[in-house]
Amino acid sequence: MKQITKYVIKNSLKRIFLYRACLVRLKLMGVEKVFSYTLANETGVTSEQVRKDFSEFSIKGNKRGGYEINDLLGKMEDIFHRNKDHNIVLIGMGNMGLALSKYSKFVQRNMNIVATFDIDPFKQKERSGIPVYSMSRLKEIIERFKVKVAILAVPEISAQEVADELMRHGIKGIVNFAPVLLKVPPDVVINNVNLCDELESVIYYVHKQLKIDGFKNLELLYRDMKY
Amino acid sequence: MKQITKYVIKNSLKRIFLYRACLVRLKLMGVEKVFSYTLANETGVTSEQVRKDFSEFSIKGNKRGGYEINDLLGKMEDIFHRNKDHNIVLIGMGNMGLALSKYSKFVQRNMNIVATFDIDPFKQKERSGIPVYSMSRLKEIIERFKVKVAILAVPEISAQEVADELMRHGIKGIVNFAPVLLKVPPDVVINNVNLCDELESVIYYVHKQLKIDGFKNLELLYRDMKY
DNA sequence: GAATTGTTGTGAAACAAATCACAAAATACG
DNA sequence: CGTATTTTGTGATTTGTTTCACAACAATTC
Repeated sequence: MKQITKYVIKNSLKRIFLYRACLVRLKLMGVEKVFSYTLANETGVTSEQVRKDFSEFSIKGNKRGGYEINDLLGKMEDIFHRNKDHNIVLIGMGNMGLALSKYSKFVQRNMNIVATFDIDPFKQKERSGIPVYSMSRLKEIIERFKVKVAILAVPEISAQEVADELMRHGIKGIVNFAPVLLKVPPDVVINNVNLCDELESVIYYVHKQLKIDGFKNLELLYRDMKY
Repeated sequence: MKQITKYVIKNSLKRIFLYRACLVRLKLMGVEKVFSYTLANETGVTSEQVRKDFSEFSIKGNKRGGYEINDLLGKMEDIFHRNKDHNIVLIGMGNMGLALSKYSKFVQRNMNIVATFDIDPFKQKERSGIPVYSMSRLKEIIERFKVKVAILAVPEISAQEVADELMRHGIKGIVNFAPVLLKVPPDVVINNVNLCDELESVIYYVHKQLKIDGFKNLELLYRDMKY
């Protein structure tokens, strides 16, 4: 049965990403150990929050000794299955798809776009080191590379149709850039990225901010902005 | 005072965006009135949630009569200040910047990228109908077009520096695509969009899902029945 | 090796968000 | 016109998340 799965990334997971980015930076700087308040300061959360988050993912430190950065990063690799490579397919080689196919940070994190697809024959040529295939080869490629996750960057009109096809071939997770709510069975994970909404919400908060700026209503200000 | 402002868009605001998208679609289909449960079904939330959200933004319906779509959309226009145009600048014309500069949906929602900027002289030519300037003209353009919001698509190494410059010229809100936490004073709104994290969190949940797939546990069954 | 210090880990408390339950209002219908 | 029906709007309740407070423990000092 298909339904709208409003899929929300847990805040604790988002924070774990923050901590990791911070740890990577600290490691590059030669630091070997951190305390919860170090991470807290660097990421703008409280130290209890850091420890609670770690506890949720069963990460333990040493009383008084804090956390070994290498140890922490290792645990996080496990949590995120980063020890192995992840093969991704990207559908839709429009502006956004093209940019995503060239985005080097995916590879740096072991997420490899193994192939991209587009219905437009003009776009079916290699443009960023990654082949661009016609949709007819989707099944073949997904099976060959055991792909479970796809990036969907097609026009909204065809998003549902393409998503259905992806799922027929075994895709279990989609990062969806089309501004539509995909209907999927409950075992499929959808993460919607809506660029307009991201921009518009900033505009919304800026206006709100400007409005209250005169009176310095700190309480309101701080409720809307979390650290 | 500068600090890390981890700025979180409220869920209720995100849902309002959902409702609006849905209303626009319904309107195109010729529908004139909706009930809270119509919107709820279409967006995968509960009808109480829809009404609570509306109540937060002081949107009122008619008992028994539901909501007039035109009326709702009008109210939302007000909430999001969509009656007037919003001028945006975009900094960084790499892959992502270029794609964003061509993203037509911004314009459809009255958000106009009036100019883009890059330090690279090779990129300083018009590539998508929008001029690409050198950074030296930032102040001039921001003032001329009364820009308050910027999109930051520069490499992470220069993100903070560019953000500082933007703020010096009066920018109050930033959609930041660089994977760094910007340090900003509390009156500046930052919305971080981290594409790697978005993809990686899907991978995380897909793995988790696959692990529990064998059991088909109650939680999932419950979700099946819910909608 | 006892006392002191600094940090983790986590129950308890406070706070925030979502759901429930139902009164109030608008409409329809006999 | 009065009764039944439908849907909103919201106080009460439940559920979820963050912060607080402090015991437990490891390292350090005397």
